Amino acid sequence: MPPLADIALPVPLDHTFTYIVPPELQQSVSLGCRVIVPFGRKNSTGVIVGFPSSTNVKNLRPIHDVLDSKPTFSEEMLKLTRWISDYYLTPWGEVLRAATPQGLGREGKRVVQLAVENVEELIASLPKRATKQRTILQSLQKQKRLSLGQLQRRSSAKSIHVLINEMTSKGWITIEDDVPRTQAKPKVEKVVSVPTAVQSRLKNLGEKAAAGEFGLTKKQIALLIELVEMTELSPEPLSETLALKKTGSSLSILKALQTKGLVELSTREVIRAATFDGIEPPPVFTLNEHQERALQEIKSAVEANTYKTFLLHGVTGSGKTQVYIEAIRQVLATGKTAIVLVPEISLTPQTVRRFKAHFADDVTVMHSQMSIGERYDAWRLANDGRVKVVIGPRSAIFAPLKNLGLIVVDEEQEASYKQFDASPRYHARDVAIVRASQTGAVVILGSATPSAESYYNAITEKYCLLEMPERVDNARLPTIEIVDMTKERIRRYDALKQEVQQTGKPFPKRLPHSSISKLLEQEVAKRIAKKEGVILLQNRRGFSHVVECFECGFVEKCDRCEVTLTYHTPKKHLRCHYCGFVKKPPTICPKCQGFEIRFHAFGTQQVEGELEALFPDSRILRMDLDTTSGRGSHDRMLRQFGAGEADILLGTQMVAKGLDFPRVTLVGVISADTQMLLPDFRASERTFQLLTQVAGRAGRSNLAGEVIIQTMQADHYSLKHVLLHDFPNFYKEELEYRRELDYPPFSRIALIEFKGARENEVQHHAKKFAEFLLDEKHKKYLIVLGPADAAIPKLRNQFRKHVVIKGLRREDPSGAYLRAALRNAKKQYDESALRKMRSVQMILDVDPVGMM
DNA sequence: AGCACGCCGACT
DNA sequence: GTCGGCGTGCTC
Repeated sequence: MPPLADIALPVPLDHTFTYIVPPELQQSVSLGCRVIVPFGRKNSTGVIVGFPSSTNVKNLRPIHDVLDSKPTFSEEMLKLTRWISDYYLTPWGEVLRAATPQGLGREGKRVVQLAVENVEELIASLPKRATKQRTILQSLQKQKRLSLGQLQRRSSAKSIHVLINEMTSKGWITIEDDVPRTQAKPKVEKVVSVPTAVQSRLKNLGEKAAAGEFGLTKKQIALLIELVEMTELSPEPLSETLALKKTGSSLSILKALQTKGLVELSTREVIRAATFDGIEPPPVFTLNEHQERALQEIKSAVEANTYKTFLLHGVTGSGKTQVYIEAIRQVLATGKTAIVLVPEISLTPQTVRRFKAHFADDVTVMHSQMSIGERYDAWRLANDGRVKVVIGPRSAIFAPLKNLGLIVVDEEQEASYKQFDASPRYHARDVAIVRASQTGAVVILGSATPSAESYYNAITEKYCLLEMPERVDNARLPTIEIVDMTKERIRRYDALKQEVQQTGKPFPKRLPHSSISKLLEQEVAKRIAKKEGVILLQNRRGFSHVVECFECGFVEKCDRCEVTLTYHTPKKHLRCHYCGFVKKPPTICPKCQGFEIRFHAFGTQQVEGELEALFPDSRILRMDLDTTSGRGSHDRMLRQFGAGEADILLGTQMVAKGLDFPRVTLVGVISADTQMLLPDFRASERTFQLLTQVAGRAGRSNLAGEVIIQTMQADHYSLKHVLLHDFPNFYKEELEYRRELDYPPFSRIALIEFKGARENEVQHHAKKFAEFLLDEKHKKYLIVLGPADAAIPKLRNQFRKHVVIKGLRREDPSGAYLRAALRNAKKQYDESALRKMRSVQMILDVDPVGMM
């Protein structure tokens, strides 16, 4: 049997593919190398993941080519990606694709070329009706080589392949597989250097004598002298273009010096890393007692060379970053490397500058907004060991660092660590822990408001809990006030009534909507007068399908899931999107017997409008996805606000994260409810986290801070604990609720979504899948919910149904049964007639974060 | 997924 | 005959 290789390919199939290694490639193939293989009708790029000794597969095909001289994936990364593949039930090839920096090779394109000499004649001989064929030939006449995609666009044909194939069989055109070789390459720059011998000779002889000895013209000697001066100034090789620009000399003069052997021209690789201006030397900083203690614990774990996870729980402003930096310093000192994960939203130039200030060229950024070349460089620097610290969002967990000693996951509770919109649907925090445990590294999960899961792991001593309860600047915690908007409405109503009585104006039919309470209005006015900053949080993700009592703010919840019920328009009823529970919407509020039951939808722009009306002379800066889309605009707006060029910063969640402006003394939350009423079991936790974070923005200086939170749910437990800055008790209550309803961390959850254009089909698929899940022999450990409508039951003309499976931790601690059941159900589903019907799409999400 | 193949029906 | 649409099957 010829030598074989198992290749993982980026296709949604649950297995790898076996190929023959042809003799000429046997020297080149090794584990983790990317290869080009024929796959179906075209070529594809895959990764070698094994060398089987035998196979049952018939009709083996040979590997076409090997792309790497040394493997793209180390065995360590293969192991990690394999784990991700198993855990999240994602094909290995898709995981590897996600872990490959862009530009390291893509799928093959099929390129079409003309194969006949006399095209004109051929076109003329075509039947009149063969319009498509004619346009294809004409396009190819103009441009010799066209990819299938390009041809498709040009010919405006929907299905081009049949045509193309037919034309190929007639011998008119040829099709060629073309795997683009235009991969990212190292960028090089020409550099100039003056040999030291020449330098010293020049010094000894003096200018004129040297010119004589070397036989140089005036211009040539002038350039040479300048080059020597510049060389002495900096140890770096001189860039050719820069040197010529500075000296005002020309290339021909330089070449003349080169031919005389007085300068050496060579090339040097340049790194296309984004430059960060304004890097200041790190401030001298002494750690306080809590920081020092945390650091010592981490240091000894790093020295022990074994896996360990810390949960660093530090209140806002307690100096977590300082601890990260010192821990990294320690790791680098022992010759190891580190990854710093930060939420997408916090990966600002400021953040990077902070690390750059300490670690200079040892640190690089990996960011999806970087160009292909930049990303490739960052990846290669890490792979070659030329950088030791990689900082980046979710995907930076795949940084190819060797000898990893530490992974920091900052703001570990952040939802953006979970990829939810594309496969693989992995959670970078959890992958970080697995990577660390596989390689014996230390993990620091840092947060002011840890996730319930991590906190639970810490109090049950799976993680080591490190507490930093004090702010480094000794600033006081802000005072927090809650404004009950239901009372506010009554107050407004009374005021209106009085006004009507006094002025005799007609009473308005509906109460005018106002999202800013009297108290908030007054406090904002005070700050504007004193020229202090105000941050207002208006959570954009308002969820409008909630039915609410206008008077007391009551919202119906599912009896079984304790999740907000959502209003379903066509049937005019309330539904739970976890379990499918259905209920009629109340006509009279069960809590206060009020009559006015309303949909509530908070307009975003509306708040800005109201603010403008209330404070016509103030300068308002709105910061949301719309206003920060441009590169750098986020940074610019923050600088503006920091410099006092605006009075009010109004924004979505992004104003809650990591901003630090001493001039801010008031933080207002327009409505805490938008977050609280999301139909998700994590809604309370999110509310608590968001409010705690945003509260931390107030009073980070000697000025006292104040926080005003407006809500219709003033007695909700998450608010109660925010008010008292009471983290442990919030979690006590939250965990109690999770335990009762078997939510994580007391269970594991997987969400299976079905979507398609015909509702009955979608429902049928979901139902069958749910049955397959329960068919499993481990079903006594598992709970299957649904199918139920998704929270948004119809999106872009597609009906959406959810099936939820829960595996109880006490019965199934490793989640093995849950995954076995999922795997089994998926297999049955794939093998059934259902999968062949492609009108329904199935998406499987293990450990989902949002269940919308 | 991405692609091909086959069959049907519309249009000319 | 030409072409698009849709269902179905396969990829080492």
